[in-house]
Amino acid sequence: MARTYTLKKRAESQAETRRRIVEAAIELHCAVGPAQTTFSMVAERAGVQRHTLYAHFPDEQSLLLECSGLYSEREPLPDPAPWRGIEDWRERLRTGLPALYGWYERNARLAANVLRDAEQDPQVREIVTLRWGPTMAAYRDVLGDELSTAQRAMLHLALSFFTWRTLVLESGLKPEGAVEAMVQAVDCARKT
Amino acid sequence: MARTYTLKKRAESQAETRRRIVEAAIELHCAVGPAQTTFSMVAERAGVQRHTLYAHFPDEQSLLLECSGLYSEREPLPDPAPWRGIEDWRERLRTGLPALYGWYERNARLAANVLRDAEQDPQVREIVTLRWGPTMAAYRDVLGDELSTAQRAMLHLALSFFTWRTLVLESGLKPEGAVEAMVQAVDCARKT
DNA sequence: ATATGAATGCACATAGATGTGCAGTGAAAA
DNA sequence: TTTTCACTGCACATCTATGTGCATTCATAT
Repeated sequence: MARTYTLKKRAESQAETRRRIVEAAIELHCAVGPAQTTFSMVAERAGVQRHTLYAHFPDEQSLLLECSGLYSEREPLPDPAPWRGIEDWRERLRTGLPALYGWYERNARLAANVLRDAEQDPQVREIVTLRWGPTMAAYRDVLGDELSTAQRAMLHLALSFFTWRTLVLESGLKPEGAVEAMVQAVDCARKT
Repeated sequence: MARTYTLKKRAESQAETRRRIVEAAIELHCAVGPAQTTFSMVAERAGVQRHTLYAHFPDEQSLLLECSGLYSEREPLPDPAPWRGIEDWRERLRTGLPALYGWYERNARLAANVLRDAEQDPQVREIVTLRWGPTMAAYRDVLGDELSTAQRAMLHLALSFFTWRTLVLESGLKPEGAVEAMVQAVDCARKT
């Protein structure tokens, strides 16, 4: 009676189902944001029974975690490590900011939804802290180590998604214009 | 049979009930934001039957409208009119920005909730457009008329709630520090 | 004294989401 | 060939919010 049974081909199709679920969830996160995304919606969009969803992801957090994992693998935040080699901090900023603003532009919808929902949903906030926190801290570290306190505050502002959105989407600056504006702003920031 | 009946004292108590409802709604908007605020919650907090609520406000929009009306009467955005008399635009900015940032500080919770919800709820967005739009436009007008395009973009950024929040709550600048930083940023902004 | 109507208290039907139960189905593993 | 199990399809109970119905209460207007 007790017979061994190890998944081989079936493991693949199982992984495929799991991937379809995660993809569907990511699409919904882009469309309406994680907070508005229900298990029912994900199941329907993935073409899967709700049962199947619960089987793969016992709770929302595990699904969120896997979505954010796949997404940051596919569309990673710019790596600040190579910027360390740049001597002049202005030059460093003129390299780093366009990279970050480019990411914001490519991922504007998702970023807006996720940051919005993080404000009231602890689960989403946890994901943001986990996935974006360290990289953002690294940006501040690499780009701000020679700066004064006032300049660091301005750098923090320059790195914010909302700043990019305000300058580019609302004021209509080109990405390069936004970068140059914020480099100047950091440069000009003096002691209070 | 057909007898006239005009409300006198009863009109007052009716207005009082209506006011209690609006106050309850405003409290909830501060606590969790308009999007999360349900009619059921408002009725419970106001100590009123849901029926009564529907009697006063047939739909969410009418309640939102009255809440925002009362609130902006009680805690109005700073009036930009007197700033027009100030010759030097730097001086003007050093007068206007602290006033706006003070308002942001006093109303941080509500502003955060409302701006967040406006991003996905058209009803809330409409209220924001109605109540804040004109005043924000006036700010840009009064404070930005002598500025270059790049400087106007930086001014727009300076006027944003998110900018205040980033500089003061996240970077820990004092309000005056945030003002000075953004005045300098506008001052330094050059042509792109 | 009597009629009015703002507000109550309880009820109902609807709708969407949730979590779980259970008997299939069918392809893959033994 | 037979067993295993991922997934299906339908079901159920629960919960919360919504919008509405209706009889009742009671201070107020007539």
